[in-house]
Amino acid sequence: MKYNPRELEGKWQKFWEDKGSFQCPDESPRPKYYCLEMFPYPSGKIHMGHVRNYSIADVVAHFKRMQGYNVLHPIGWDAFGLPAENAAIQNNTHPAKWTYANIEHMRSQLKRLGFSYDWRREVATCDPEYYRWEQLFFIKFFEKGLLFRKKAAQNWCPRCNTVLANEQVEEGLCWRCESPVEQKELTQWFLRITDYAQELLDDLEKLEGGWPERVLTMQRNWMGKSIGAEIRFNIEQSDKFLPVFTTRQDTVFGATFMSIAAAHPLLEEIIAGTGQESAVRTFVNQLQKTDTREQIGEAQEKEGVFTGRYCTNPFNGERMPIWVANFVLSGYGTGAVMGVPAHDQRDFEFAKKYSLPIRVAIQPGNIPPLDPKSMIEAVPEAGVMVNSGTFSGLNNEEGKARLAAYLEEKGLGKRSVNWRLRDWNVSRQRYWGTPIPIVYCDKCGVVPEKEENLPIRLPLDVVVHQDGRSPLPDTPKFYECTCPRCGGRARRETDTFDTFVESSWYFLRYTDSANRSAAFDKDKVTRWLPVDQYIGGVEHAILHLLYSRFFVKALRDCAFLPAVEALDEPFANLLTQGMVLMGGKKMSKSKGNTVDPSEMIDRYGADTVRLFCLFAAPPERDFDWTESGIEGAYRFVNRLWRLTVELAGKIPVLNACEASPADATLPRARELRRKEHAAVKKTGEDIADRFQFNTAIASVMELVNLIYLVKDELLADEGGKRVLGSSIFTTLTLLFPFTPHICEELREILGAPLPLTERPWPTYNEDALSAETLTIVLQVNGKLRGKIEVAADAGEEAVKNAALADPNIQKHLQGLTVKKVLYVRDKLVNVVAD
RNA sequence: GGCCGGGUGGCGAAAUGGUAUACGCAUCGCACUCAAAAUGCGACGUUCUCACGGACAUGAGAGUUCGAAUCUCUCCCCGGCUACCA
Repeated sequence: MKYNPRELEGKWQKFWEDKGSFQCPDESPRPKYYCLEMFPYPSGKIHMGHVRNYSIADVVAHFKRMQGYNVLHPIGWDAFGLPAENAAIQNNTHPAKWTYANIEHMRSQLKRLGFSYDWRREVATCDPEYYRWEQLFFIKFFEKGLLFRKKAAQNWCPRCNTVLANEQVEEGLCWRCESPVEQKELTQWFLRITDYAQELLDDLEKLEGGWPERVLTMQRNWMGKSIGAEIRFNIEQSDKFLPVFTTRQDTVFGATFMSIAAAHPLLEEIIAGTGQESAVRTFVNQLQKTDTREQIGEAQEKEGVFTGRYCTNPFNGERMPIWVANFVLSGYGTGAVMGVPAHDQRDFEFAKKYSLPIRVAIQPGNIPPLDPKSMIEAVPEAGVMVNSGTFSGLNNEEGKARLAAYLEEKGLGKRSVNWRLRDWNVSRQRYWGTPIPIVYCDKCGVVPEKEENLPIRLPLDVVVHQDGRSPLPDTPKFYECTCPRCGGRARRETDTFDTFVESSWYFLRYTDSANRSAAFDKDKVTRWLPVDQYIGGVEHAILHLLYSRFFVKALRDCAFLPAVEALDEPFANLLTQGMVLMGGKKMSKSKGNTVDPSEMIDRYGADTVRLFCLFAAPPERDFDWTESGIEGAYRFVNRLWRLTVELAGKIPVLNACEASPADATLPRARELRRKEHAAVKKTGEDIADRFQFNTAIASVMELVNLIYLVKDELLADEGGKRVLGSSIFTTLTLLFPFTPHICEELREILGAPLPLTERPWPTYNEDALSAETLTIVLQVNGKLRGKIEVAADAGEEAVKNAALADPNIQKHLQGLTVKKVLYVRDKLVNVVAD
């Protein structure tokens, strides 16, 4: 009987599908477990990264099912997005056609891999039955003030005629046509994620332990909370002032100039009438041209130009020249920075370059007194405040608090918290996305659609422009509409949503994906959430995971979700899997170092492909795809096949771990039984506690190796046969989550009627793990000097005496005095001597 | 510059204070074969020794400990993410 993966895998895939083996009921007496992987973008083909991601998740799903959980394991398609439009342009087709064809193909690929999904729950985000609920959320968000319109600078590709998301700008160039990206002011829709900044930050604590530490750190850094103060600097000959955010208000007495961003709103007013107008404008224009490209690599040379105007330091009344500087970001803080050259490196470089004064305001205790004339770099360290009026002599940390209080008392400013996190721009000038359900009426202004008009369908009978422009603004049939409020003629918003919006709630829809009257049933969501295990690439560590966290909080506050603790955070545990590399580099079409999963399945079968992905490395780490590696996995699968087929009919049909101590009379049988139970323990712990699938598989390999070694001897003994039968069945059961098809087939060949899908994870026997003799390691002064076999029940004294009597130990103790004999139970004896 | 991950045989990797190198790959030997492939069995860190046995090995160096790949400190190298954040 030859191993024929193609035939047998198809057979079992059909069997599971017909039986509905992986359909998961909403109601069950069993405890729930929600196992989720990041759903794929239907780009055309499944790649190895997907295979790895989903193989990991499938092991978890199977394992939890075998442990008695009611496991929700769904899949779907993140189906809107720009690549569909690009492909449509290139291949002269329609994004919808392209997308649905890809989904079709990729679905069949996933089915060939035999993943245990509940396919009834499949969702595609480009389906109006999906995005209509998103439109409903947005109407509620709008009413709640969580969604608002604002003019903002955007990444704009002049050649493609569209806004680009930050992640579509590569080194300052458009990812598609490589034109330099410009900044363009556009009126856009924003979600007020900043309202949730503090909660998003605080709730990261709830994820401690369940999420990788580095992802938590990345999110914290991304949100970038800074605590400090806002100080007002009055502008000379003006009733205006420049607010400045700083975390170092303790250095304010060292401020000698003011620098503002080129895009600062008060710039024109500041330069008016100074005679510096043209110099400043020339500088600003230059900056806008070089701007985007210079953001890479080493920090740019500090440059600036004097505006001709001054402001006043409210603490010491000194005049500070106002400069426009290239290192001041308009999007962070207030777009103005007080220049403290003595204590900030950027300000120091700037001051040196333009000969601006340097004044020391903090003197660290452990270095000689600072002298501006001899300083070669800024000194940001803590210390005692100097030259600081009544604050002089204070420790700077205390000074920070005193100054902040003083600011508020005198009305010169306030305590302030600043975030790096921006509100989320969800508008895209693209076609292939969810229409924004907003209408512009000359009479009523900005009006949200009526709920009963949803979904606002994306028209499919349009042609995407060759230059990538959305056809929606040229489609009267779409944008011409009646005002939901007054019934007059109105115009529909033609922008669509960022596709990250769809992926921010798909995991909620899975719990009730067939619901035609609501996005999801509250009870169902409450029952299934949070996701118990989420698995995906670390590239989504910030955006997708942050947006999803925000989304459940926003939905809660709009009463779409109940306000229960279980729903505070959508993903209780997160596993970020590493990449599949080839030749040490990320697989990519342009490098030509890709491996097509379908080809590998044709050649080796799905079980082998899955096994290799799981065996090659622990899941968090990157691994290299190698031909010899997958050959090795294939060899093991074949070895298992031959072994089981050879033993079928010669051994009794037993359940996993069924052989008893009475069966294991031969020493070899006892050894095998011990290995069998040890493998159950190790495999279960490796899967459940550590996601160490590589070592879990290794322990099953050890079991198989031992069965090979002892089978001939055990076949001659009735008890031995039972131990073999038990061990083989344990092997198949343990491997089932990894290589389900071959395990089911071999189970059937052995003659066991109940499918593995209906069998529990085996339970090992603590007694079966212990041997009657133990190997004790002998050391002298911590160095290995021998080993002895002792009875498992030997007492401490007996073991120590045996150790001291060992000839090699005696030899090494010659001329030494024994000081101490250490005994580590069942492990070693260390004789300390000198 | 900042943050994170990593450095162990020829290679992927095990071992998280107690036998370093499990498991797999590659290589070599033996068996089977007319032969090869496949398969099975065995060897496999370096080095000294005929052997028994010893010395040295987890990026480098120090420390803690009876005992360190593992804990602490100093440093080097590789990879990733992020970056003028006031």
